[in-house]
Amino acid sequence: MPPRKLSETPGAPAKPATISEVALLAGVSVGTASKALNGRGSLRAETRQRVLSAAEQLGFQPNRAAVSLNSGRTYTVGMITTDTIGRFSIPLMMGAEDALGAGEMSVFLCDARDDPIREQYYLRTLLSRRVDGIIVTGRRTQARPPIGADLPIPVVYAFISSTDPHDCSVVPDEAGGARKAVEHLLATGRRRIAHLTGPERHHSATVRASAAVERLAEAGLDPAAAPMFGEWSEAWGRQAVRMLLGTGTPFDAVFCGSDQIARGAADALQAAGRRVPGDVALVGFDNWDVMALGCQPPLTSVDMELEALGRTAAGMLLAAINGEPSPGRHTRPCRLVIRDSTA
Amino acid sequence: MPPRKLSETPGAPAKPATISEVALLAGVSVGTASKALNGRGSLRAETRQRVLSAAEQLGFQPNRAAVSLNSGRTYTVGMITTDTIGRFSIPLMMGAEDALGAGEMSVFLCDARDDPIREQYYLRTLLSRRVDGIIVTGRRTQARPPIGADLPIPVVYAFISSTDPHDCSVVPDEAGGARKAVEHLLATGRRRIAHLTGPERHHSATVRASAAVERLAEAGLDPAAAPMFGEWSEAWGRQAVRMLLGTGTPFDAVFCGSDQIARGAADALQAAGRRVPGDVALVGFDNWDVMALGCQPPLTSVDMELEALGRTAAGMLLAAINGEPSPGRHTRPCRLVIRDSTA
DNA sequence: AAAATTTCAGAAACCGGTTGCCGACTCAAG
DNA sequence: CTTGAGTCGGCAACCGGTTTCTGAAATTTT
Repeated sequence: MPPRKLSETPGAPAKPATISEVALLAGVSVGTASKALNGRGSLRAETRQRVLSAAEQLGFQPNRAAVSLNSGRTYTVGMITTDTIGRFSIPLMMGAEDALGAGEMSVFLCDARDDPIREQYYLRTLLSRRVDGIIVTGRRTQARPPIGADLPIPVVYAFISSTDPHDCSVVPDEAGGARKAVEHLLATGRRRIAHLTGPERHHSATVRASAAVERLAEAGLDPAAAPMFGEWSEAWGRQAVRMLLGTGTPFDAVFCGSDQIARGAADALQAAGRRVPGDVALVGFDNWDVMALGCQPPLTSVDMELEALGRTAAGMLLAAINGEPSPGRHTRPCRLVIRDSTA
Repeated sequence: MPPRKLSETPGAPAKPATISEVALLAGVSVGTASKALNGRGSLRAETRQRVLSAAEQLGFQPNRAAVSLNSGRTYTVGMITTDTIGRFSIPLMMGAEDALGAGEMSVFLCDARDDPIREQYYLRTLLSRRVDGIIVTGRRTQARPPIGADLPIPVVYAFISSTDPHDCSVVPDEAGGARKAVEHLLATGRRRIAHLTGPERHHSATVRASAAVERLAEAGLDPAAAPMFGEWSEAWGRQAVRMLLGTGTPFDAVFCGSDQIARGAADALQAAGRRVPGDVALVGFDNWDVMALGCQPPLTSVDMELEALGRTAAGMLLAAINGEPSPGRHTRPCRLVIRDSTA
């Protein structure tokens, strides 16, 4: 059997070394060891080196609890998803985690699952743990009441936003994204454009629909049909296209409020003998790779750049922690990704 | 303007109260306050109550750094995804987070992004933060080298597993899942069953394929064709079905290694005029709602019950933290979800 | 009424680090 | 040889709690 590393008593893993053990090994006092390890104070080079190699030898890692106790900072932030962690939260969280990790911050993950009680529970937990800041995210872009009043630490809302205009929120410019989609369809010669989207009670659905209609009006056009509100599902995309075909309304493009709807639309169009993009051009929203690339043909779609959004939000949180808050609502542009469905 | 809560100086948010402030307000010593708040020691009921209401009044939350400094426990665990957080990690993480949150544990989120250096960086960070345990997850079920040797805290591998058989790993019984899929097809009268799956270098692909072939052999049958390895994509599902049809091999069922492949297969079958499930029954793997439900017809699929897997892993970690480790590899059954594609 | 016992709260050590301050020592200048 | 300046390292307080120990006051026993 090969010799164990790091632990003198096999089977019982080494417990972390403390600074006093390092000091003892180096033959100095605890305070001196601390100075040596942090480059503070004035020490002889030889002494400093002795401490450093003692620390190395013991695999010393300072106990963060002790450090934060006297610095008052924990180098930790909390990330609360108000609703379930899902497709939208992931890129957001990854972006945020990426930006924070680079700043040597650790991230507490809290999944409130649409439950206000869990949300408050997590908030209390995070405050008790003295996190340096909190990022609040959610599945919908709709504004929500602030997570707490007069919190002792900065809070940034990402994707979702706060109803308090003084809170810092970072949101995608959905209206701008919808306008880009319509502009692209216009630029490729389409004139009879329909819009299928999710439930009318969803903020995203109405914002995108209004922006699309508005952009058409600026071009002197009416939509091919009134925006059709339904669900964020393929089934609704299929159904809506069948309804549209049933009315006999002529249309040469469909802008959909989500990639799932667009994919359902593509299937229904092809089943009805309409070719995409020959007869009808198709644009989705979200640029969800699985849907947009799995679709036949691959789907032109609006990307909200959620990972960049998360990174931005994290950056603003870090700035706020360092005393430079960015209050207010910040919008980030969407990007149109062009693929074969409009080529 | 409504009065501010919690902070006497508007604009400058209250900073958290300490136990000495509570003690001062209650007119007792710090030690007594501590006992009152934790139900220790013997105090007069009136004294205890006085402290409790002082704490209430100040919104006191004990500083966790201070608590963990003398308990030696942080009530925190780290969750490292060795590769990018994705579709598989999410339910795992949610299950784990759920089980840990109930035990009042907080979770550090670490996304190593397929980078061994980041992985070791996160490991050091977690050890420095003195987490009570670590959960390691990944996108693939393939075994991987232990994340560290002789760590001072318990580690549980979830979904992914460790090559060291003494490490605690919790994995789905993919072979069993594949057998269930084949059994279901046999039970519904299918005899010429083909198998399409992902890359041969993927552990999951080969395990599922071998199990399927084995189960067929037990029924005295050969597969309709040799298992076809490709990619985990719809495009491959379509292509493979076209290849299968091209050879003229007769088949009345296709078991696919993923829902994406199955969905591509469904599209290609229908495009070729084969009806699902009339002519060909179809079974997927993963039970990914978006794919399985978006497919026409909805897809029968094998569910690895990842959320339950995450919960189990978290439970084992908690047990290990409390001194009752569960070394070794633990498999959890998969569940077959029957829908119209095999009805 | 004195002694023994019990009740209850405070003082102080401790967890593992950081940091300000002070004193010991070295060395060069007077 | 004395003195002043400059190096360098230790002492001790502190961060915010927990816990042990101790002793004063209140109560019971004799």
